[in-house]
Amino acid sequence: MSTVAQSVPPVVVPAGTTAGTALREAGLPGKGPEAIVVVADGDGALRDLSWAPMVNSEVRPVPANSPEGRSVIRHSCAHVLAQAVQELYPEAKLGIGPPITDGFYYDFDVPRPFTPEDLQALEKRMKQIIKSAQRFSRRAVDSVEDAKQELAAEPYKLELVDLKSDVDTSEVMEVGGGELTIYDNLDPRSGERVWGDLCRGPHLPTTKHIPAFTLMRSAAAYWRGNEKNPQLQRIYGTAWESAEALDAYLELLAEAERRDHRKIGAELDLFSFPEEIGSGLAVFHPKGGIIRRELENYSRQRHEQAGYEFVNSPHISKSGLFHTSGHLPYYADTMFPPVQFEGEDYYLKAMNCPMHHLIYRSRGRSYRELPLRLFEFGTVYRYEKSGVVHGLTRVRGLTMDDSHIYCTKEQMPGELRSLLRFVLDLLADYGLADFYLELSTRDDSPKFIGDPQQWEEATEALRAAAEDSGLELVPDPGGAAYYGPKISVQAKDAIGRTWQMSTVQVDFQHPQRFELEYQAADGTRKQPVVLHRALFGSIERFFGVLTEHYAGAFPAWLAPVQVVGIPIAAEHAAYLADVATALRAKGIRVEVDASDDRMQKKIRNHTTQKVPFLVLAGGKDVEAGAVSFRFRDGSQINGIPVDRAVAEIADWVARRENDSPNAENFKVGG
RNA sequence: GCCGCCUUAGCUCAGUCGGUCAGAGCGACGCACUCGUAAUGCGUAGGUCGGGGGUUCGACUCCCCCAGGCGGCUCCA
Repeated sequence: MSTVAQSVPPVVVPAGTTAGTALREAGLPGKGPEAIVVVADGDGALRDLSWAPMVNSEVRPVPANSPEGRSVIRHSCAHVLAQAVQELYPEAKLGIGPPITDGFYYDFDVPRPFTPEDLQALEKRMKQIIKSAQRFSRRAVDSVEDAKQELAAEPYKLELVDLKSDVDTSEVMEVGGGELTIYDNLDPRSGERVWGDLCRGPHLPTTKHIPAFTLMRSAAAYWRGNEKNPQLQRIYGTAWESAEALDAYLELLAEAERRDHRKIGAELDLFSFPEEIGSGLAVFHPKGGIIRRELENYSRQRHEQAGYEFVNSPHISKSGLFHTSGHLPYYADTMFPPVQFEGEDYYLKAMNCPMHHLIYRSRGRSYRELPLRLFEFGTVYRYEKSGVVHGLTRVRGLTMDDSHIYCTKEQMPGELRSLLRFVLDLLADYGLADFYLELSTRDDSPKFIGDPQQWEEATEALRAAAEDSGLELVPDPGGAAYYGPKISVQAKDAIGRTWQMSTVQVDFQHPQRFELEYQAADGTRKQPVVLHRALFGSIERFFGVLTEHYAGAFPAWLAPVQVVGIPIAAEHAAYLADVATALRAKGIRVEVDASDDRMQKKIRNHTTQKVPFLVLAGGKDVEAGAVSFRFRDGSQINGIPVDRAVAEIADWVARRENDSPNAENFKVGG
């Protein structure tokens, strides 16, 4: 990623002068990555450089290499794409074309979907348009009627004009801001109008101000995001303030592809999705099984220390349970269809909470037992639509590290605070330590049930806990579960991508629905609050995220094979076998490679398998009672006495060191 | 679920216009080699070309259906 520009000092645009002129006079750059592409007026609204205020106005110049600047570049680039599409495919009707994170798209109604060859041709045409330096020229349309007349050939734009009053979001760039405007693309020499689009802007001064772009892919997308609407063909692209910034972005994508857990999972023999079992249903191979077991074991240990009690529940139950919980009416379409026997519908469980509530309810509870923390690695099945299943991150069978905490209303704020702390600490132990939080609340959608007062109370308790953590808190209105608000923990991985990890939810609904109670100190019966909490979310997903975070080079404590002994010649294998025995006695997963391969080949094999410690021994080592280390990064430490090597490896693993060991950080020399 | 694309050996991939094109590298196996920090050499075996139907004298190749995958859309308790 390229650097974001320093903020540029404000500039005063004299009345009747264009912003562009004022900037030029102030000596601000008009080209290059720091070129000023638009300005923000006193209200923060972005304006074209051709904007000329009625009165002297102080504006904030927006450079190309700022988030706002990039959005403008991308938005303008989307226009160029649309122009190219309509030139090459005149029958194409325009949808919308906004900038998005890291790029832009434009939707088109075309008789035939775009092919990769089409994209190439479009890119070529776009380059010509950009080179020709067409001017983006803003023009206000006097009335809705005029707009409709002008846009008569564009049915989707007409729809937007009609929707103008109630569509005014950043996603719909076409309309908004109280007036309708059209941006015309003008030929720089003749001034002739070459193309135009309904758009509220702002835009770059000319197409030539698009320094670097590329088209990425095409795909179908529903008009206005509704699956009942027709599908349009969407073309995705990206555009940046410089060729370097574009290259850096493409390199990031390439790195993400190299880290793809689906690819690494096959290469390292961790898991697979046998077609015979069905889509979205994973099997973990022995090596993946080890990683999974280590992940789970450490979590179990920490939960035990934190006062959780372990429970187990079945994978299937009668339908009544999910009616009681309220899940069935809401999520029937993502539950597997029921199996019928003995006159009953049985459903595969899609969530663990109802089972845990029954455990709570199995006998009377006293306030002295609260908070009661039930924990289970509970496997659930969800009928994800065929088009959404994706590696380990979106599956149909998954194991949640699910817990439900039953506490009094008074205990809730404190419990939420310690819960969040616990979650963040534990994630950090797995090597994810860069977080922000998201607070998902209700909006006025009818899907949210329950007393608004209770929602308010729960939301505030969550907010307080979140603020207490000191982390950034991002609001997510309307993102709550139907039964209560939640905090989700977003973790940044090694290459800066964010993943939703843990969630903590407050639930006043289930205690009512399941008639949960406890006997209070004053002898009355009261209703507990339920906190739902998953840390990994799903173990499969967490596994996938960790695989990508570490690019398959798992920390030694998680690595399926922690040490491989490599003899310099076959005669040294027995010596290494003894070293391996000593390591194994310390609980280390170790193998000796006694195959016929050459030593160099063995190093290559086990390095590509991401084994953290390669322990070599040849004549010199045997003589000295020593071994030599080679690490994943190619660094080495030679001649370490065997007992010392064994102790240091065991210690490294026991410490759960998340860094990859190398000659620098593996201090055996002392 | 919707749209587009894809599926050839365990893996990664060639395969022209429907007719000696069932092919390579890696891996596996065998033999030789015994080597000081990322690929030793030689040889052998492996495929109903995802499955099913159709068109054709003839289908890996064209058409239809299904399954699985990829990229999006929608969805994600």
